[in-house]
Amino acid sequence: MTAAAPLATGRARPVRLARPRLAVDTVTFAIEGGRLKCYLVQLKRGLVGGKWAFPGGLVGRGELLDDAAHRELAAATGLNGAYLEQLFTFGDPSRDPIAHVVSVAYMALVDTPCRVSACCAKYAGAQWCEVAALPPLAYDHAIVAGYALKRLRAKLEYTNIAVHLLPPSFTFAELEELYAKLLERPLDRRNFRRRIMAAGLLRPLGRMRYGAHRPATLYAFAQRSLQMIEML
Amino acid sequence: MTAAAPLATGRARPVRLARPRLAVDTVTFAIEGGRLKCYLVQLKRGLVGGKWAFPGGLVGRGELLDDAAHRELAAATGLNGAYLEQLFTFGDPSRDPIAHVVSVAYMALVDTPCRVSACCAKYAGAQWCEVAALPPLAYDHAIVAGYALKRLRAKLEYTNIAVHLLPPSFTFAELEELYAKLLERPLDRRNFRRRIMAAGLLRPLGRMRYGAHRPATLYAFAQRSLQMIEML
DNA sequence: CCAAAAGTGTTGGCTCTACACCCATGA
DNA sequence: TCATGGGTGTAGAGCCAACACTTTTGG
Repeated sequence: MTAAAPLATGRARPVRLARPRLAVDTVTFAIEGGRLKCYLVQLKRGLVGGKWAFPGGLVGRGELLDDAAHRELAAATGLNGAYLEQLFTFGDPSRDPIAHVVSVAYMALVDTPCRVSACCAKYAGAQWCEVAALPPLAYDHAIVAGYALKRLRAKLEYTNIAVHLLPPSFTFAELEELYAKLLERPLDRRNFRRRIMAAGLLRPLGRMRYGAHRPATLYAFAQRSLQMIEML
Repeated sequence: MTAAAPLATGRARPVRLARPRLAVDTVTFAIEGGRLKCYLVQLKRGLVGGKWAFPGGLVGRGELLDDAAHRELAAATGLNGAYLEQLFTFGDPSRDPIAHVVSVAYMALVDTPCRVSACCAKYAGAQWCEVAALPPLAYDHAIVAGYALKRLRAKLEYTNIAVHLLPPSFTFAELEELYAKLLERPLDRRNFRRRIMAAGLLRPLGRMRYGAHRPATLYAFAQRSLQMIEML
């Protein structure tokens, strides 16, 4: 979402010729059913009504950009305190068909896609959509999506960013599947485990996960804060 | 520079409570005398008058962000068509003591620091300043400078970005000195040459540079467009 | 002929990749 | 006991870092 809700200002000047407005838009990723999904909302009003887009909105007076992104994300999903990272600022005056709205794009990562509440009144609908099969998106959001995905992939390879996509405890196989899915290539199980462990990324919990077969030891990330590493 | 030139609008509303304004600021790097320098301007008006900062200004109505950055850079330096890259957007409402101005920071690279014309009437002065010894800067520009430097260093290691900091032809020693200075570590001459050549970064011109000692073969970059590589 | 910068190869250590079998459990 | 996913070690290849001497020119 990008355009202001009330597009007309008090003045008579056409919106197209007004000063650029400033918005944030947030691409939220989560793993669900072993697939990477992102959160889309359906727009209500204006030329873009009915189209799907990433949630977003204008930056408030005196508001921090990060705060605006958190606020819009919470409004659209009910999630508070998600991991957020600024991506890039998209400023083409024609990206929004109605007004000149410059958008600071953010990426959010979430480990519990199920927990999002139904969308707020601001939007006509909301859904988690597989990244590999996005519908046509409003504005320049297809480009934003590509940018976000690229950033996420890159950071997988040199940070512990996966901490934000996984629950507090997980098995090695789950971590490996996440990497393989996102990087779109198979990983050698033994080599992968060696590298991850050598990087000091994980801490084994004492516990096991029991399931249909041999139990798997559970791990947690050593730190939740951003950690730079060499691997893959 | 960030604040609008005329800070008071026609309306009575205090500027602090107005919608955020949008600006661009540009950190311009160049090598001069074997040292990395960046271009600073001295501000004229307002609370920040007399302080040094990176050139910048408000984004115009209907203007692309990249165009705004090019325009402000040209206004401050006379340079057209420099390499420009968006860095990050700084939006803390308190970054500008007067108004809420969100700034999209850019990095510019220039190979001919000498050719910049004297500063325009907008600024009280201008200078190339060694990056290692910047004066106190206005706004949050010290943070912006750090960000730009970090990006430049990182890109040296996996792209041909140095093409924009060197003249069309140069010797191997000059390239190596650039890398060593920016990365702040000594490089092994033989290993460095091997890697650069293996990456296909350079093309030997037929010519030589003659000087006080043994002549050096001149090189140019194989491409001027961005090239991703593995090295260092 | 001397000073100064340009240019050039090799080796040992280390890292990375490729690869296959046994284990533990629930059903 | 069987099906299924969990867990483990090694050897060969390729890569990278460390290292010093010869060449060419101008003065």
